[in-house]
Amino acid sequence: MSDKPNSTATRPIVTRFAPSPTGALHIGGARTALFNWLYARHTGGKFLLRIEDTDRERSKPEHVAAILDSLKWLELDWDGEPLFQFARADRHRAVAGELLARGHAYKCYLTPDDLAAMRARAEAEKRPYVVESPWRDADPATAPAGTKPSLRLKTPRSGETVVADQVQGRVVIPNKDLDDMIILRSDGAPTYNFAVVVDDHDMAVTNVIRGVDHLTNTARQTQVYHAMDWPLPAFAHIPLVHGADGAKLSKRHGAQGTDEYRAMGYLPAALRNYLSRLGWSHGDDEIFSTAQAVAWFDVADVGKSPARFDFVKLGDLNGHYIRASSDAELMAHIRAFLPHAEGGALLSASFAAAGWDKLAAALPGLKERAKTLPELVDGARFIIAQRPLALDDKALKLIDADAKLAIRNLSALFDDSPAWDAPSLEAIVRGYAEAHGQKLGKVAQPLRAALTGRSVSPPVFDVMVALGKTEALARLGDQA
RNA sequence: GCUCCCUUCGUCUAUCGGUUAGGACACCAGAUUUUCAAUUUGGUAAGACGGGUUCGACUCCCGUAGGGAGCGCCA
Repeated sequence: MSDKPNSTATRPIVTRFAPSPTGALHIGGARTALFNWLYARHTGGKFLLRIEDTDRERSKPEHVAAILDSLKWLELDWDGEPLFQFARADRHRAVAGELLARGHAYKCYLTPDDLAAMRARAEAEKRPYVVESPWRDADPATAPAGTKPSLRLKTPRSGETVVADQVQGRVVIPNKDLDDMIILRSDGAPTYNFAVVVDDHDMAVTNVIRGVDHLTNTARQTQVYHAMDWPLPAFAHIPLVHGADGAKLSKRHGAQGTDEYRAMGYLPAALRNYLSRLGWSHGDDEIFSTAQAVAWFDVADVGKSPARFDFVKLGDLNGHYIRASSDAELMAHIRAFLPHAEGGALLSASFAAAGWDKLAAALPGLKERAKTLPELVDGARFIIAQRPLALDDKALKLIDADAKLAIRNLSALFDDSPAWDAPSLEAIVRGYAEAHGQKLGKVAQPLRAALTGRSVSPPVFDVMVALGKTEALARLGDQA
């Protein structure tokens, strides 16, 4: 039995991402999509999308929309239109019929109840549950009337099935552990493992890159390829992403859905960079552009061991991307992010009322101090704060009698200043502090408290400029 | 239980038989500083364990331990 990826090497590369629309795009799925996308773009091939919606109970149109939306947000563009698996059921049935006609499949009259009993027995006897259907070699004439058969693939009972995997290496599965998989249910619906093969073949997929959880499926799917005498695509089973404790990523680890990462204020470029470094690396490179990732990426460089998701590192990376963004880009990110944030509508309205230009003016100081968009927005709260400002405890303590005097005196100097820019304002305060034999911090901190209501903020002079002369002097007046 | 896979600093990783085992995040200390950050300098920290093979193993082989995935008329 051949395990060679039959001639696929000479064909143009075609990868695909095939999510089932039963929920949001899982962050692990996003990484799988990213790897497929990177590999396709790296090789100049195509990246296709297939929606595996054959589970009619759980598949929902809104999930399809959410997944596509997340993919777009991540800027993973796919080629052509997404293919919907359920719509291809007739084609799947046709191939199943061909298999039956060629003797590679047979009608199995085992009922779900029969199978449940067989499984129970296997478990009781601590044997692996492998179905050995009596209908594999039975005379079709003896078929029971009235029961609808399922269709099973007739696969070798002995020998082994080999998966030549670009990540996992040569994985050998004994055929005795693989039973005759059902390709068509008794109601005529094709099963996943079968539909996938037909679709991948019809879509001319050359490289299947998916999570290791599909490794055993691949052995079964390989048997379908062999039965149909179709060329095998190259397989790459990438390790799964785990939570901080090493267990499968789940709710309690923070977030599973890509949409949640967006709501937490991560930038798509940062998330892409982070995700690409989970299981894959290019020497010591940590921060790199998507173009560089495309130039460097190769499935052969993906490791086999699972990686733990580290929010702290993602945050650090996100901070880098926030700082590296131009003010205009960042502004666009913030405005796109706000609708996805908690209380975002209210914040949007507040910033609009205060004037978006004030936020834009404060951005240079703000972006140095934020790891995520919500942190940045929080740092910008002083802009939308209403007079008189409610000072927090630390800010309150900064405004003592001496501070009030300084604020009064400085306000007069500020008012007289011909220019309202950071260097001029700083010069005034420095001059004042020097004249009174005080450290700059001693004078600047009360100003910060009066201006922002907090003891921590971007540089005070930048704050004053962002606020504008009228608002700044009014806030100072409130505390004097 | 059965099959398959994994195991380098706390975390992500480099190394592809010969290195003082490198980088990044985190952490600690210093510098800088109007706060907090950012920046910058330095530091702590790793080959799961036990056997082989070899002149020489993190690297190759075997075993043990730990971890993961899969075992549906789900996808």
